[in-house]
Amino acid sequence: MERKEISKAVLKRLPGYLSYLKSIPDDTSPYISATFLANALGMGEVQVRKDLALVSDGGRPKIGYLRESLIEDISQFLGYDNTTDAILVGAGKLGQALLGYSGFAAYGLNILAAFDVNPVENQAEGRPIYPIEQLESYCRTNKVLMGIITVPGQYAQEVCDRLIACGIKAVWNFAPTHLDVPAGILVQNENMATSLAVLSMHLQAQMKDKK
Amino acid sequence: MERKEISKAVLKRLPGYLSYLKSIPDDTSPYISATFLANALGMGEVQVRKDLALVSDGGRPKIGYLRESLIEDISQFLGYDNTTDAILVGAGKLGQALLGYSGFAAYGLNILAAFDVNPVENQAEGRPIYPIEQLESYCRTNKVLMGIITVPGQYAQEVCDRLIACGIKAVWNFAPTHLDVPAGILVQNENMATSLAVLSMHLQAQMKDKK
DNA sequence: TAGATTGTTAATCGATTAACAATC
DNA sequence: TAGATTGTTAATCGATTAACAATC
Repeated sequence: MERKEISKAVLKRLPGYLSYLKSIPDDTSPYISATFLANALGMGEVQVRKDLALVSDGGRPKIGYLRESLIEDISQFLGYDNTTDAILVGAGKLGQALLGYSGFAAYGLNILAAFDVNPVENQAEGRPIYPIEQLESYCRTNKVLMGIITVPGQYAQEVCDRLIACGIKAVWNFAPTHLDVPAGILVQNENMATSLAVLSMHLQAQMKDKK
Repeated sequence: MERKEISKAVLKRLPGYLSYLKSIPDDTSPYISATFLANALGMGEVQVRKDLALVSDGGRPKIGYLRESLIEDISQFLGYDNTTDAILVGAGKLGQALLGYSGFAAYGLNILAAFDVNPVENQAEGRPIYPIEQLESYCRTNKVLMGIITVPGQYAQEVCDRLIACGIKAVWNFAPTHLDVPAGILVQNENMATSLAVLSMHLQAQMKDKK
């Protein structure tokens, strides 16, 4: 399947399909239709069909997609097959939680090491926690392209600048701070504040309805 | 300022403005223009202006907004003024990280307690961790409206069902699982997989450019 | 063949951007 | 007054949805 241009909106839906497909028990039919997927996930069936068409050409009228192939196609499209090495800066609670999360491997993410001003007692979760001073040399030596920022907000920009200076091209930012970066560098904000805004807006609307 | 209808897209940008506004040192001008904000955050100035107009009417031509008032207006709009009580289910690493994060108070979120199958040794971060059996009675007694799910994927749906059964209206889901809920209940997925997809796509594109 | 499903082309919808008038 | 900035109205853009032809 040759690679088509894909919008961010579609890209963000793909992991959902993948996760659902993987959760289906093996003893059911090896085929699955876009219609079925759409109903299971509460989405529009045209949207699902169109999304799938972008990443796979295994769909057969009347039958649907072979589940295994579809999983493979989406995984490959998302780059889950070839792992990405990353380093993490800030080994506080959140940082350690991410370090310890074994599920990232399934997404092709491999956190090599963490860095912190306190190079903490032991190696957390089997991954080394180095003093922050070693950040630059480590990144350069290992040609790391992705950095995960889990430091308190006020240090995030500084850490980000250092990461970029040593060759990092993509930043996963858990600090509740806007990061300024040069063109060509991607910042993906894991924005708790954004989620909370959506949630509390919903609750506010609920309250009002009640009155 | 009377409340206008607001789209989700706008809603998601508001916390970014707020956070930036709060980060500005006090010794600078008490006024700030949409143009300035836009440049600082790397956004279109028309977009920022339009967003601000939805939540505040304090903008004055040539001068801009009084920063303090703008902060107040956005905070109020987002409901950060009146706190929302929530409970958390799943006191693993991630759950404890969230429990321990003091920053939520600024967003009007108050995590009352956590529940887990292992009602862990001590109270983590000053909040009690109760056995999961007490979930229902606690939620009903305290009229909790928001639940945070940080259990492993395979238990997420069951936990979600239980939460809804005891009156919860908004679910913040950190499990990498799609949750089926009845109409009227909001699920906000804190979707690491989604973020990772965007990140690795960026890196893949980078690699290709290099070749 | 008939029917379910795919994939594509056209129409609709919503959000962003551009243009401009109003105002201090 | 002139210029910066706001807020609004119109135009553009992109994504979703609907309609339909193709296919097994």
